[in-house]
Formats: sequence, structure tokens, C-alpha cells
Amino acid sequence: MTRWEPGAQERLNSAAMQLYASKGFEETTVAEIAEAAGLTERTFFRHFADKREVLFAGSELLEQQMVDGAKAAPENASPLEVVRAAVEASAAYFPADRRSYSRMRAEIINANPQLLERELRKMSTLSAALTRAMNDRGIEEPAATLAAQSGVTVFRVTFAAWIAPGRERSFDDLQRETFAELGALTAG
Amino acid sequence: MTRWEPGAQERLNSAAMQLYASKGFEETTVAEIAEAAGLTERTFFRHFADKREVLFAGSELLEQQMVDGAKAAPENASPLEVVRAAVEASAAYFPADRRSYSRMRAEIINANPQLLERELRKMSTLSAALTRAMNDRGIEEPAATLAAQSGVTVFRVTFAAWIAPGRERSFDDLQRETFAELGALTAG
DNA sequence: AGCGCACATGTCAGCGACTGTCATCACTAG
DNA sequence: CTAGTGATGACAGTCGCTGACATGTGCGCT
Repeated sequence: MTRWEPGAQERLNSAAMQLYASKGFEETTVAEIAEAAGLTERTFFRHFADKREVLFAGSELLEQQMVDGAKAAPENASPLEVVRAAVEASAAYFPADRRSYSRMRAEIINANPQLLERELRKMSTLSAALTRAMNDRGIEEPAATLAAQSGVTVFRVTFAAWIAPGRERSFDDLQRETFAELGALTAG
Repeated sequence: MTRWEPGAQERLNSAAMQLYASKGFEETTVAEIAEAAGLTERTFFRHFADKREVLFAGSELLEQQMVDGAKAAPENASPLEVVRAAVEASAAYFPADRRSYSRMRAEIINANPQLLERELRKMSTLSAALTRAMNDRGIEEPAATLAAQSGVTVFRVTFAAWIAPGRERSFDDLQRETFAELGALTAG
């Protein structure tokens, strides 16, 4: 018998998601989230830096996964090949059964400018991490930055296609196609 | 003899910039800015949507300039050429005598995550505007999005180089070099 | 001249995000 | 048994931002 119910962070997380989805992000109050989770507003802020961060908890894992993918690329890989390895590594994060959750999350984020800003920042730190990984491999600037940014763009386009309504295809397939489009861009 | 000193927005703007630069963005209070400009906090919010927006007032002009550049590209231009026209059109915004101002502004922004988020959002709406301009030209997805994003990336890399310390070169020169690097990326 | 309207600002009250500080109380190590 | 740790509660306070209403000046209309 512990003094508190366990899994406070998890309860806060799901309470927040539910409220954001049902009545909207801005219309939801941190006090409401806390109450729904049986906790205090103050405790919410002990688990999440701010009201938006709830939706991005765990994004460091995706970043780590992608960085590891970049590091594992063959020694003599070109910048674009390294970035491709990173994006391929991210596919593990998006199995078919996570699609509907990802869709809901994306809907919440796209409905609110503040959340969009936060998402962009996450993409930016991801890009920075990839850039650093490439620098460590001896790739110089600005090639590293350009490649990393391009990789993140491919990632975002792929993700958008992955959650788009219509025929549902695997993340990996879509990612391959998007990279092909990128190649065609500078070739054409 | 008007009732109020003219140029309220301008006064608020320069007061804010000065305070942000001297004591930092977060440490500066909207009330302080208003007082320094001889106005009220309420009036500040009548001129700027929020505390961050002060640093981004006028960014619609740059966007418009770039969109116009994209529209003016030759009929048969490839996606990348259209985007290049847009970036070239932006060079007019960055004459040598604006460099030190741009530097100061960038320093303020880079010192604060909230401001970085806002900047990323501006870049995102710019990218969306370019994408739409390309769609209007008959360029399909995802080529349009990829090209627009690549263009924005080139723009950002170029801008960073433009304000970097060391030998000072023209925006136009740097932009040309960055595009060449982008080309080398998918070729290599 | 007189009238009233538009408009930029001031005043005030209030909400909600976020923080600092201190108290509480189970559990644990010694 | 005692001291310490760690998650939580309670509370007060700051600041960004908004809505509602008042105010006074210049301008056009008659």
C-alpha cells in the first residue's frame, strides 16, 4: 500500500490527450487535466515542463533511434545515404497498429498553432542531432545541415502520407518513394 | 497637435528590441516595454499579437517578396528553379547595411527557445506559401513540398552564413554557393 | 457653428499558465 | 527508533493576455 496511486505521469498523459481531443487544447485547463487524473495542477508541472509537452513526451526516443540509425550507416556512405539510414531506422516507430493513435495525435497538433510550433521545434532539434551525427562522421558544413534538413523533410512528408486517409501503406514503402522524389528534384 | 505622439508601434518596437537585447527576452516584461514607450500594456497588445511577435513584424513582406519571385520564374522552370527564383528575390531584403541589425535580431532569437519556435513557425508558413505558389504553377505533390522545404533550408543556411562573423560576403553570392551544395548532395 | 462618429488610447477586472516555498507523510537505510 | 528521501499537496504570487467600458480628439456632415 503506497501512499499514492502509481503511474501518475501516465494518468496525466491520458487524461490530457482525452481532454485535448474532446474539447480542444486551448479550451482545456491544466487544472482540469490534473483533476481528471486525481492530482494537483502543481503536480502536473512536476511531470511536464508545460501544457504542450504532454504531446511530445517520448520524442527523444525517436530522435535517439534515428541518430543510432545514422551512426550505423556504412563507413563510406554519402551524406544522403546516412540520412536515409536514419529515416529507415525511424520506420520501427510506426507500425501499422500505431497509425490510428498517430492520426489522433496529429489531428490535435494540427488544430493548434501553439502545438505546431512545438512540433517544429522538435523537428529542429532532431535535425540538429542528425547534423551533429554527420559532423562526427567527418561530413562538413553546410553539407551536413542540408542533408539533415532534407532528411527531416522526407521524414515529415512520409509521415503525412502515412497517416493520410485512403489506401494504407507501410511507412517503409512510403519513405522509399519520398526519397526517390527528392532525388528526382535535383536531377530534373 | 494630435492627442497622442505618433508612431506608437514603432516606439514599442524599438523599446522592446532594446530591452530584449539588454536584459533578455524572458526577463523583460510587457509592462516595461509599454512604459519605455510611454504607453500602456493594453496598447502593446493592440499593436502586437503577443510578446514575441515584435521581432517578426514585417515578415509577411519577405514572404510576399519570395512568392512574387517564384511567380515570376519562367514558364517552363523546374521546381528547383522556381524555388531558386524565390530565394534570389529574397536577397533584396538583405543588403550589407542591414547585416548588423540582422545579427542583433538573430542573437536575441537564438538566445531564447520561445523565439526560436516562433521563427520556425514563420519559416513553416513561408514554406507553405511557396508550396502553394508551386501548386498554382502545376507542380504536383510531393515535389512541390519537397522543393519548397529545400528552398527554405537553403535560405536559412544562406542567412546563417550571411550573418556569420568573418569575411562578409553578399547574400546573393552565398545563396548561389548553397544551392550548388544542395545539388552536389543528391549527385554525390 | 454645431453635431456626432471613428479611432487610438486608458482603465480595470479577470483568467489561466507557470513558479517558489514550505508542509506532509509513506517508505527505506542504518 | 531515527533520519533521510521522494512524491505530493497547499498556497501565494508573477506575468501574459483578453474583454468591456470610458475618454477625448480630429474629421466630415449638415
